[in-house]
Amino acid sequence: MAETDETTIEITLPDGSTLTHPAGTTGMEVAESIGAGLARDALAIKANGEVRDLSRPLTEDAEVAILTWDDEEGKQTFWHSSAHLMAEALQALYPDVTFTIGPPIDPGFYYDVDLGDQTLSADELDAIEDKMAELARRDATYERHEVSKANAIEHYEAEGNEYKLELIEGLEEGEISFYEQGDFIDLCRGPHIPSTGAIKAPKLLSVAGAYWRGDESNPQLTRIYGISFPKEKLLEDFLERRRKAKERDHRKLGQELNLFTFDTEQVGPGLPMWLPKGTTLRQTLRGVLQQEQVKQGYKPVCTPHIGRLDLYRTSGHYPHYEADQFPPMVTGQGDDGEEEGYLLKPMNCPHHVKIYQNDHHSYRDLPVRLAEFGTVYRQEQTGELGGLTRVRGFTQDDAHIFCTPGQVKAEFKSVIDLTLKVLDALDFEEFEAQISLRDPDDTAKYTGRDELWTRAEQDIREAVAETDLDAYEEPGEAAFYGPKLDFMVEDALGRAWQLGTIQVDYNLPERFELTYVDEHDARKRPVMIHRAPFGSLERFIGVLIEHCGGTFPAWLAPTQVQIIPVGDDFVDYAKTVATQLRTDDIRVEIDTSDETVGYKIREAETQKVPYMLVVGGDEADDGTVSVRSHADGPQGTVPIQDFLDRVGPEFEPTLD
RNA sequence: GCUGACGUAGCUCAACUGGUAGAGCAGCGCACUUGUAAUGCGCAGGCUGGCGGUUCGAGUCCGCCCGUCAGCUCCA
Repeated sequence: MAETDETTIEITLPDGSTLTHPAGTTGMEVAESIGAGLARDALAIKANGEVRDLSRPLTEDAEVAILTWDDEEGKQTFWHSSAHLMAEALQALYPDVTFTIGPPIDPGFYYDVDLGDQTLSADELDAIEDKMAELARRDATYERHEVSKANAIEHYEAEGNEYKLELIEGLEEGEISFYEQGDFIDLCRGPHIPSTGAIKAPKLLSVAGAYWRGDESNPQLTRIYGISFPKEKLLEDFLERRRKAKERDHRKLGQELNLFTFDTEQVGPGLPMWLPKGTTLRQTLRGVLQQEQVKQGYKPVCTPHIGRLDLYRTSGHYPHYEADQFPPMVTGQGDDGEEEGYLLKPMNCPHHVKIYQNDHHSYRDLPVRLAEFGTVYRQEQTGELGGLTRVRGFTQDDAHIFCTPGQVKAEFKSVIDLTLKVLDALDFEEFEAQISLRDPDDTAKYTGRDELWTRAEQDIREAVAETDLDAYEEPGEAAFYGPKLDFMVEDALGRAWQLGTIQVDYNLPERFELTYVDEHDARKRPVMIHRAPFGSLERFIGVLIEHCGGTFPAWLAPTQVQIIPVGDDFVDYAKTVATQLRTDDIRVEIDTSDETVGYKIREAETQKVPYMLVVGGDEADDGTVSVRSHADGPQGTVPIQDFLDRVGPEFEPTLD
């Protein structure tokens, strides 16, 4: 309701045009003045950067945008309101439910509720969903009530809702509001859409446990995930996209393309076994990186899979991370009564440190860069395991750089370049880079001198800026031993995984008392940088499979060329062609099966082989091949050498 | 580790309220000798994840364990 006011305000729209309205005009009235269609689609309004309810009056000049489903903030508002609608449905069906928080997410929303001793099974979701649809049809308006802190507390004390009371405790007087629609009222900052009627297509997706405030020591709540749309068609599209994303799941493709397998019963969970094709893929990736690392001055090393417990006592990994390690192989007891034995290595760094210590180092030698594709074992929590993205045995493209504090920035820059080169070569255009810094409120929990941290954090910032990397900072996310930079890529289901990582370490040099001699003949402590552009080869390949949907670049494809003789009589010619291609290091297979050409083509297409060469009588007579590409279909018949000249470069493994 | 769902042939899936496990693909054999995304016929393939219980009878119901999936928590 607009209050009548003498004064007018000026509304500036996104296209720069302006409207004049009486002060106190609501967002909805502004939308209506622009057009009936817009008013119908309007979900919220953004005024001077703040997203608000359409029902709230505008009291001063403002830059305004009417938010609809097409705006991210419009969607978020829609989903937030949907969470409230779901809560209303829950309240109707489960009168004893206690509500905690119910935010929008991207995409969708959830609500965390306390059901006491009751559990909610997945088949109850349909009933809740139906109730939501029924309530939505009533088209109740979302009404905002600003309340005092005392009133808010009174409300939830009467309800006995400790969670909301805890939330209110953290709020200031004057910023507390409730939203009410139909029979449901909730502590909420807002904003919300005008009414429930817009929520035409709600869908509840899953139910899961979640801890109050994300803390394991708190009670576990029931989290219900859902999504909703203003049109049924949009929901169908969403479900279709989800179905398609599942087609790109690396677990499915890994099986179909014969890349890797698990035997969780006999070999163990989280322990992938690489089949010949997957191993070819791994080795090719490994090869291109090794080639590049040689150019950049890395020295290869090779270390055992186990080490004495003493090594890990010195490094601090044992017994500190005991819960995450496979139990040690105990061989006896030392004179001091401590257990003696070996640990399956959870990290490569202690061994690399020992290699650094094999020699005295002058400042002239630094940086020393020791690289190893090292396989490590960690006993990850059972609930964490999944496909190749979280496993218990994996190979890191690890390297440790030992350098002076003054060299950190330059080293960081070159590792960023290398990582970007890797991501670029594999066509990862969308990734996030996160700089993890100290928690400024709790610097005591970190090891390493304060000025070193300050300098390293600045070095990372500058290295990032100078490499034109778009990174964001996360204070408090640093490891206790140093700040780091992580590269994150999403999988087919939109989950972000850390791939590449660059970490500064002040801890290990200290613990192992590493030294180098500086230009004044003084012993100094080097800084260590852990870095892995792929991160773990397993996870990287898992994400890569989903990224390319199993269609790898030709240089990486396990089988690069499939030769398809049209009949048994042409197998000899097929072998001649294969031999010629193999001299050029091309990975060739011949399909000698007793099948039709159509079948063999289908087989090769399904396996996503980049090139198929069909050979029969005509080709054998002329020394040619009939080329079919996975990407573009039949390409015509050409002499073998022409094929090599034309596509040979595609098979060249390189990061450039 | 926690919450929920799930586990049937190498793979993808069937089997009404408990009545004794079935199909397609893959495999093998035979025929066909093939020209750009599935040739035909036949054969074989199973301790229904494991252990225990209820029952005349369990793939189906109950309990425990193992594992998979989604999420939470954790992640040197």
